[in-house]
Amino acid sequence: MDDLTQKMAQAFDAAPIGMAVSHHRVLGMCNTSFAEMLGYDRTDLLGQSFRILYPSHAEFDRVRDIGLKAMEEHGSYSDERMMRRKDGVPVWCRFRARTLTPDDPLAHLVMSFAPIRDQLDGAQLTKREREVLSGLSRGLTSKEIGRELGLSPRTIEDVRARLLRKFEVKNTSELLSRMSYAQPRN
Amino acid sequence: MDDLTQKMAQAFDAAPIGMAVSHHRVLGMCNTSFAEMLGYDRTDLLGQSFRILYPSHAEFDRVRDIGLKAMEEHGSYSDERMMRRKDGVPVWCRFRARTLTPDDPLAHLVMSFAPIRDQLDGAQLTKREREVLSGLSRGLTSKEIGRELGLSPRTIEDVRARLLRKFEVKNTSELLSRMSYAQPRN
DNA sequence: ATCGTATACGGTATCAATACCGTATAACCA
DNA sequence: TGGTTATACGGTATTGATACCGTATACGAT
Repeated sequence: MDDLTQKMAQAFDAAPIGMAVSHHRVLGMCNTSFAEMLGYDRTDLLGQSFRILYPSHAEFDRVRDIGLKAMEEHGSYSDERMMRRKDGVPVWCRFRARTLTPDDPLAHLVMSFAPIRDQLDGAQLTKREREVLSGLSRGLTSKEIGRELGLSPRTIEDVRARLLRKFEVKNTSELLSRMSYAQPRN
Repeated sequence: MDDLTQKMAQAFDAAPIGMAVSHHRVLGMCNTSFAEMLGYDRTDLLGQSFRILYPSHAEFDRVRDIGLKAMEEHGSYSDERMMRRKDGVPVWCRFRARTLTPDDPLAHLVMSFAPIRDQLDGAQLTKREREVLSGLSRGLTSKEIGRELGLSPRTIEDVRARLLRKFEVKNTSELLSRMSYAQPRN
């Protein structure tokens, strides 16, 4: 057994970020982080269609084509997307892909998945929390966010305190550095 | 040669994100993305100290300890940090690390590096600005950053004010949200 | 040589953030 | 039906952030 190959395989498996390889949207290989992120045992995932990892069939269809052109041109593609954990909880991820077969990008894909929001014990963000986070990322104060949402500044402070507790951070700066953010959906 | 091992090694090398393995801060293995991100050939990097990948010796020393406690407790650590390309250009990265040796975290580390933005809107950061930004992303106050760097809190406030001016943001929260890779620009 | 900038530090003034105290309603879940 | 959580709002108290005022040194560019 080649020593370098073994080192690389070990690094793949122990990587601090979720990684997977697919062939025509079927999972050929993944690492421990990937399986853990989605709440599966790796053995349950190998050979499965990626369909089960997306929130819906529509979403699964939608994401198929969106990176194809970029991968044909540059060999790689990146976006943010919602994945679905085994227990149904959605996970918002930074998704990166590189194809080893640019003529038919989906034939052999290597992907990485970095959860953007920590999935702290199923702590998802509520609509309010997302709205407040949106204001914070735009540099608004509690008073300004309150005006924007038609609420008392005190309520905004409650939501902020809840966010700091949920993510176990000391202040808003650390919160925003730990968390990227997408526009609120409701 | 084990087929699974070979698959994982290939996935490691072709990964769309920079990955590296270190032993006591010496690079033992890295993938193609990592070498490309930093402007090196992989053969030039293997066996080298990570020192050359940081902007300065002080920065190299500084980042050594900041994740140790987290890795002893949880086995992993993540932050945002500045790396230095071969040509000297700084690269702001999302850094993630997992240790395989929690008792001595630096003994065997697997890391991933995702460039957040290659050029920060043309504004390059000074050494001080990077140091202060590092503290802010860890939720430290000006007083705490001053203690860490052996400076007056007033000086830290000057640096902060300069950062806010440079990036045309209203406050630290907006600053850190702009530094995040997923932040939509307008 | 002067200009601009980064660094470093002092002061004051004001507003924001955070942490507490409290109450109250509504939703959901076991 | 009680327990938990999210929501919403009021108060106070303390700390932090930000914006000004000032001085000073260092360094590189024009």
